[in-house]
Amino acid sequence: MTQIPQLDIKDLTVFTDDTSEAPAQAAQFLKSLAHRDRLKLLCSLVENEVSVSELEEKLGISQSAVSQHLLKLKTEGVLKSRRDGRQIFYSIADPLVLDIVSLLYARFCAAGDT
Amino acid sequence: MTQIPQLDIKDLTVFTDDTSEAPAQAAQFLKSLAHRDRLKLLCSLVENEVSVSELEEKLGISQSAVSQHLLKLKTEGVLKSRRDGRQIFYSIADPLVLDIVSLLYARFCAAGDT
DNA sequence: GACAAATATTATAGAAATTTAATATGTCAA
DNA sequence: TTGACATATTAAATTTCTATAATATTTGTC
Repeated sequence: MTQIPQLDIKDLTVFTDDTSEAPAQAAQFLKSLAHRDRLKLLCSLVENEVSVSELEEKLGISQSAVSQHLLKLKTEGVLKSRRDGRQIFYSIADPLVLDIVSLLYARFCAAGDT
Repeated sequence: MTQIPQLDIKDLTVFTDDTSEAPAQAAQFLKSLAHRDRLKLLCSLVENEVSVSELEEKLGISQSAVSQHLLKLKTEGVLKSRRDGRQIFYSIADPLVLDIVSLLYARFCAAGDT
């Protein structure tokens, strides 16, 4: 079981402090995840690395779109890539997204989808 | 300690299933959080309910902007509101956001902000 | 080297989100 | 009921995001 770190409420002042860049950084991180197809891509990568063409076929998204979504996630540090011959394999670089995807799954799939 | 539900990897096919609306719903939920000022608002509400004018002053955001951000979060079910006289107090309606904010805090505030 | 496969990049048009300003609504107090 | 306060709504301008198409780059094979 992954544990969500206990939140000391007082610490949240860091988030409302005017000078901190944390809220903007956190927002940018969330934005990189906040797209239907990017969430699908991430879920396809939970188990293991997958090549771009496989993702393309699996999700039915155009080559260009997949490539651009993957770039955005990689730029944000969420994904990493590895070349093998002509193919490029993407995988999850930041375990934090697994926690978030897990929470989203519990809310949007597990519960009301029976 | 809040627990993140254990993720059965196989279940994620729900997320990549073409017909499921879960990825779009989850993306919309994330989008409602993915804004610097909305994250600040949420953090201001972690402890207890706060009135609109207090939020306005605390975060230095215009009245209209605060109101519109709050509306978006309320529409998404993240916040709820209660009127008391002329004032309207907002509070967190969905505990899921606490988990997410907690994860974001651990990443973007606690770690590299020393 | 020429060609095909896999992926990335660029350009751009369209859609959505954000900001700001102005106006409207609801509530209280005199 | 009038005026002031608190919040919401609307509208318009701007910015950001997305989708699509076209082109470019890299790699392997012949």
